[in-house]
Amino acid sequence: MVIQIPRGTQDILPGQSELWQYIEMQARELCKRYQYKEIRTPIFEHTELFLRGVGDTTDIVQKEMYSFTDRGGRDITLRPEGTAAVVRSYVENKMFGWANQPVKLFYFGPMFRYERPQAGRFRQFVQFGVEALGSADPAIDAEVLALAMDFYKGMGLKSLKLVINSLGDKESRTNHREALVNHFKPRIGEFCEDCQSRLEKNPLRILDCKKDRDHELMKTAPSIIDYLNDDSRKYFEMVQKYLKALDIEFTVDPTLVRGLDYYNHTAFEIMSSAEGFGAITTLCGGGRYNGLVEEIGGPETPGIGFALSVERLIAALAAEKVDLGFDEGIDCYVVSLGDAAKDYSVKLLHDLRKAGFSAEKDYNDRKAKAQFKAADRLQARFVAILGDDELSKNKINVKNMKTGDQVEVDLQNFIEHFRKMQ
RNA sequence: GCGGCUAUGGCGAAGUGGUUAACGCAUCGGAUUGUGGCUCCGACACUCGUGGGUUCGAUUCCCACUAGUCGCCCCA
Repeated sequence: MVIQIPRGTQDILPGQSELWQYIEMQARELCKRYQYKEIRTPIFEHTELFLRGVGDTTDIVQKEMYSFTDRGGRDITLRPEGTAAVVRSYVENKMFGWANQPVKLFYFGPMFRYERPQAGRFRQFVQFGVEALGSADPAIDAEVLALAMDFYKGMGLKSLKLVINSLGDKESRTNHREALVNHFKPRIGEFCEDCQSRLEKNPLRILDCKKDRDHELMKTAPSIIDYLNDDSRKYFEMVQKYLKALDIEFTVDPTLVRGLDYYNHTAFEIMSSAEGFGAITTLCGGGRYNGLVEEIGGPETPGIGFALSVERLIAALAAEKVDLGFDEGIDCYVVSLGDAAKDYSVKLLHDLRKAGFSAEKDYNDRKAKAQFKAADRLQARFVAILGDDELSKNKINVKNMKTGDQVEVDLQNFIEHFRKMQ
């Protein structure tokens, strides 16, 4: 059997790569306006970084890491997400000492998770994410959210849903956690296995369970909102106030819990409600992670960010049938007829390209008819026809493919003539 | 990590336990010695994901593997 592409990965071929380029360009343009600067970190890191950064009870770390030992005996992992590495770099490069805080960064690149592929889920996928480190101002939370929503709207998506929640600060979380354990513990036997193991490890996650979502204790479970202390509540209110000021629609969902351990205060998800989007709903996820920088060995530094998947964006664009129209034709197709003309066409083609035109010719000795067909397929605006006839007269024919008009011009000044015809 | 479905030419897609594996699109050639989008004619799978088994004989039945796809968990 021929060698196949590794499971859960994909080739992006001409026809699709234009869309990817466009998306990346839009992301870069947007970040420029919001003043987020690109950071490029390695695709692999020491496994330890993700154990500490992402959290060793998370699914990502427990069953989804692409890890291996390198020749030097180091434990290496292909990055499953971007935040941990950005924070590592922030600490390692002492960005906390930079003059302008917060440091606002973005990244665009592949992430890896060892998962069973399905709709909107791959083993290698591309994330665009931003991180703002060094500010605990709720206005930054709003800015990050605004950037994400701006991005999607700029791509033409309409069926978007922004859901936010607050996980509170450490004190709020501890109190809430205690309340959750007390709430579920007496009747935890009625819940699924996963939930039973979550009770001790991460009771917050029980609220995320889809199997037990109809259990009466779910509906009566203590909400984090009720356990927010004054600071946390005030912070959350400010974030909402800013969002409203920016005309960004959102709903508060007290059950929204993000999968990574490092989140606190603001947590959010942007989902697509488009028809035919399948089981995937989440386009973008993010939140605040005050404390993560310390966890990685830096000074106490607040941070917030999001990550979104380009694959899912593309799926959403398809689900909403957004047509970005990338079919660009070429300026000129050079048709040559006869051996002498064929030789000359090589130089002619080069002259066109040097003059800045996109141009193509036939390389398979095809007949005139076939060459015109090729020109048509490439959506050539003009076809330059050079036969031995023309060559002997020092002329060349130029046909406008849209109107069908054809004119004969001097071969010597062809480029000049061609330029005037545009 | 678990479950369902699927796997035939470049693409889409029929089909049968047994001598030549439909068809459509695309491609190439011709009708039109040098002019596209229409029409007509012709060409184009020693082979049916890989490996093994059942059988006189398998692309067709069974098993494993690989991959895709959908779903669960979880997530982007």
